[in-house]
Amino acid sequence: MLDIKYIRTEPEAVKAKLTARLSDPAAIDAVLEADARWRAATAEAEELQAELGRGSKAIPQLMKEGKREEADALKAQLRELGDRKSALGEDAKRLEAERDSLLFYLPNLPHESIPVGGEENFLIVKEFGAVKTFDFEAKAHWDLAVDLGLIDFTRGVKLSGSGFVLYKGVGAMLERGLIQFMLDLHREKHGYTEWSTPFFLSRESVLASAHLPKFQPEMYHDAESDLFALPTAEPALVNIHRDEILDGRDLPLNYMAYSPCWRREAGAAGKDTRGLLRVHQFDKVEMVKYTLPETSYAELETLLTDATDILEALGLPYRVKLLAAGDISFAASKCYDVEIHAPGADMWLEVSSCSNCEDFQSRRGNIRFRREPGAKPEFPHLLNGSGTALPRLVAALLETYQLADGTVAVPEALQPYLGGRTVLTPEPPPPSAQKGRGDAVHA
RNA sequence: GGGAAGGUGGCUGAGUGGUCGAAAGCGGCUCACUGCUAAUGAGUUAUACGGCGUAAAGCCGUAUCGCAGGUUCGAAUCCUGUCCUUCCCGCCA
Repeated sequence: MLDIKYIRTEPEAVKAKLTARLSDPAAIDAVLEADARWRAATAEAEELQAELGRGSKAIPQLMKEGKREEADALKAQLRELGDRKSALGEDAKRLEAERDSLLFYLPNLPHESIPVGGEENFLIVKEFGAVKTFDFEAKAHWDLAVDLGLIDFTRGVKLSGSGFVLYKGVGAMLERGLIQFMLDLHREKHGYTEWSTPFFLSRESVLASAHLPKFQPEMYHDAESDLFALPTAEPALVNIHRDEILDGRDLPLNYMAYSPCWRREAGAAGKDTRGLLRVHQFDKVEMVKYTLPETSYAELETLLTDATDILEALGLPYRVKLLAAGDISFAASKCYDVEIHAPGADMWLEVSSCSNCEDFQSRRGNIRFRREPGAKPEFPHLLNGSGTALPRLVAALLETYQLADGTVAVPEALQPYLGGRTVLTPEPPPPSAQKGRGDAVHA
């Protein structure tokens, strides 16, 4: 949520920044209009309330002096005043709600260091490693994973429909091992505190993290309990300190959590959705930082290297994109995407997105800090980054480390997490489906 | 799921219709005192929004006793709904 005071004092600057991220600046005029009317109504209602309060206090005095009639007259007068105040108060409340709902749909303002305009204006700010080439015909991960018996795509679809993946045997172990590997690295090398959070969040929580209202269609939602399945662990980590005032001397807070992530990916089908490229449920390790406002951009750089350290430890080539203003997520001011190369499918795959949301989420979630006891509360800056998402990592890993004989080498850093395996060889197939057997039974 | 009790300031906890933003204690902060630590005394101690004003401060108003409504001239206090917590019973990994 943007600061209404800033919008009031610098409306043109706000409009310019919204324009830079391809958002309609006309919304600002609507907000200001509702705000001005809200302020007028509120001021008047509060004045009446003050008058009412003074009148009310006079009544017990009159009663004490035995001036019953005067008291009754005053009551009647106050009742009328009260009615007027109520009407004004209703207006004010309605106008405030109107202003706030407009405000809730306004995205964060882009930082001055990022390119303006649409998606195509991104900048590649870093490249690591050389794209892998082979002297044999490399396979894509959707073939490798099936040939090695790591993933059963067909049965995954049977269980839950397209976009749901069933891992088997060493495939499942690889998934779990990677999670463990990443958590260990972030804890030991980068000093993150691990949380294990609920996988379903209340409406209030997803509003604070700014996933609602804009991304409602993307989230899985249980209507019966009004709970939202995590689209990422970010909203869980961001809500830990909702409605709290932190001690500024504890900042920055570096938090991480593993969680499954559920996304509808509405309408997704066809291109770029094969294999593990885009699925409805995937695993991810997420990092969130709560920082002082003045250090948040330095912390963003750290967050980025915390994410890419995973890729370097696994020996995977990657590139870092600085996203253009029109392409950053709703809550972000600046965002880096990290992409790894999948040499079998020959594609760049996004595995991490590291964003500085500044005070956008802390304002919404009323998360504050004091620099020292007694100091005025301020909003910390909140940053989030994937560290990293699993399926595309698995895809790139299999494709990158595949060997001519169809097996896949295991990078050294990962070997302890795979029971010491140095190479992935074909798993024994699952019990084969007996064609027609089901029909016979049911006949 | 059934029953009971309860949600008050950073914490504990009093307050059952009027001057209560709220007693008291603890903690925090400031000052004084003691050669340090400790102890003692005095003072102070929320947040948000709006208005005036400013370099900053400050002053005024309003709101906030889980949340949302209602009754009343007036609500922490009464009524309704709701959420949460604790205990007992049931169920359950």
